[in-house]
Amino acid sequence: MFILEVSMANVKEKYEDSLLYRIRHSAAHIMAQAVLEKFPEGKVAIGPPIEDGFYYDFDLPRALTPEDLESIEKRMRGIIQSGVNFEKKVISADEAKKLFHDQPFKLELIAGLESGELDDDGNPTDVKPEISIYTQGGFTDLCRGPHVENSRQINPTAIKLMNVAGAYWRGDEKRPMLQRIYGTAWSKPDELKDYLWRLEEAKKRDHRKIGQELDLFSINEEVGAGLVLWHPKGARIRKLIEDFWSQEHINNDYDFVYTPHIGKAQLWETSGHLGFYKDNMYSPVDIEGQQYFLKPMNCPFHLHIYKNSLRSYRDLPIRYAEEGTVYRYERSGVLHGLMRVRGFTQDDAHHFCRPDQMPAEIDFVLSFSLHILRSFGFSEIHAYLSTRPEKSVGDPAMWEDAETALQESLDRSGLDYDVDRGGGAFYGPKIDLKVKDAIGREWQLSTIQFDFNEPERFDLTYIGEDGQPHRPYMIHRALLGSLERFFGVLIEHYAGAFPVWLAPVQAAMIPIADRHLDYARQVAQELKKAGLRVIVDDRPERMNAKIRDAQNQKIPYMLVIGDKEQESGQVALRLRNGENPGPIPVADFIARAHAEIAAKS
RNA sequence: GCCGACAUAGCUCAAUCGGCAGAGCAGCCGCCUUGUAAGCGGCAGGUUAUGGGUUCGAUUCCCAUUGUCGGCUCCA
Repeated sequence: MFILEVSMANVKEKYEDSLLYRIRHSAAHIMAQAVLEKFPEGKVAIGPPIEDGFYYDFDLPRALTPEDLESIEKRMRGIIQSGVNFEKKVISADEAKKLFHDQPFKLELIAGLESGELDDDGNPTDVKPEISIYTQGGFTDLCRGPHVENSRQINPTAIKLMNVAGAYWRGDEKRPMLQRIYGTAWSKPDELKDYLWRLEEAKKRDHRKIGQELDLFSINEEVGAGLVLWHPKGARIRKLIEDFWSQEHINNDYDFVYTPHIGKAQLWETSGHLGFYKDNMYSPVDIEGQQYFLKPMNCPFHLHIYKNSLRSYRDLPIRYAEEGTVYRYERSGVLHGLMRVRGFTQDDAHHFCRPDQMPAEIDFVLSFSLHILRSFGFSEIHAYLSTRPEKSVGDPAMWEDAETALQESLDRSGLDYDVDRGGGAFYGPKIDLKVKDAIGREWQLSTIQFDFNEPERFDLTYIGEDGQPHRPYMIHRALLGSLERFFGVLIEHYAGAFPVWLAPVQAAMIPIADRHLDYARQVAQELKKAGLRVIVDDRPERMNAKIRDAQNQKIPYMLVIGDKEQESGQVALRLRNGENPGPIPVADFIARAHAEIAAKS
């Protein structure tokens, strides 16, 4: 009943208008007060509410320790329980400057407010905002609000400081590094408990942990940071993904191409990568006095394949697909398991089409993309349309065409989408697709991008009905994004319990005693013939141990075999969710497995 | 790259104040022949990430490097 009430109350209310938002904002101020009591010489920056909590940035004389966080949190409880009021006051810029004369970050914010260009988060704004301060206890902060009226509205047992992290002032890496304390705050202790539980759940699904436990992949210091080793079980899943992917592309009139991992400097000059992407590219290798670069993208090669023949308008659309492995320089601090690596394989494709084919081509690639994502169990998909930025290349009329086509296609698709005006790349507008995983986190996978730049640079043409050369439209797309990252997302989505069609081992034969081994092997042969991936657990272990191990390996089907099964030609089926359907004939099991594989469930 | 934390057996983790580096699991050997989440016993396993330094003596203290983690910036 309680839950119903809250969800109904929150349906229409925006987060910014909610009590919880004010609680978190006020908790941030109370934290700042506690920190300044501890470090009177500390400088305060900004402290907004965020999803699930709040943070506040400080410039302090020394690095904070976990013990500091404990004492700050304790002091916060004290302040909250003392019941201080939050009082707002509107003041002039001069008064503000005087008040915050020893707080350089605040002075900078005041200057921004005064000039009317920036709001108190430092974001550009059109309205010249008023300058307001909030005071609680002995602490006064420059702040737009809103806050709770009294600290007693904050439940002292529903807040927790989480961690300290470095953060640049105003997010600018050229500016000072501050210490950011992250905290979380809720209306009730149960909600805090629930939040901490969700964090635990996310931790359990961490693809780095599961990757180790299920022996799927590793990243080795001696091999190099950000370079992935796919172990047999991970590789098997990748192969299954790739096989499905290939078949779907064949069914949808793609041509496969293969291209090299390096190309001459001139290629990357022509494509423009050495101009606008050099920071992400590795140093060149010298081959007989010529410079070659490791490829950060596949497109230039595909463009050359297109250019290798004269193309007729009758040939279009042309769709070239490649699982192309690219290498990009990523700064050491950003590497993260499979999600952010230095070498990865894109499920890449480039479409070349005539202007009149373009809307249909977008429709196709969008629905194809959805089909692929849904096949992997992602049903909640959100789209983002990014349009022409201020600095762009290409004829504005083409941009207009392309953006209209993208938007109309989105409308037809029935997808929810947001428009990011001016958020496109300089070379073309795009649609990105994000999927929601099993615990509600969003991951960007697909991207569908127009490119007005490269066809121009490589002078791509096709001969039209009029016998004249024309410039084709080019669309660059990746559906899964990168196989590495997609695999990471899959692992977290399924928490390692992959659907049967993707499970590296689909069935474990579990003979109870040695005398059942022959029958187990015989059934295993039968299952292999039926196309199933099966192992026989022939270790001299107890059945219970074998079940436990199969369960921990998240093998979908456990087939227990004892005297009864052997005599009746059956297998005793147990599922990884703990369900125990019991003995069934081998043929029935095969039929059941085939059905689940076909359904991709 | 930047801020902070961390790096001990294949894995997960101990080791007090600077004084002989330890456990569980996994592995190997043996016994048990088992009915739905770990049977029992034994053996083996280490240049304490790497390289320097301080010290009679360093897993422990200091410096550098590599890598990992949490963020920032960036991003498939």
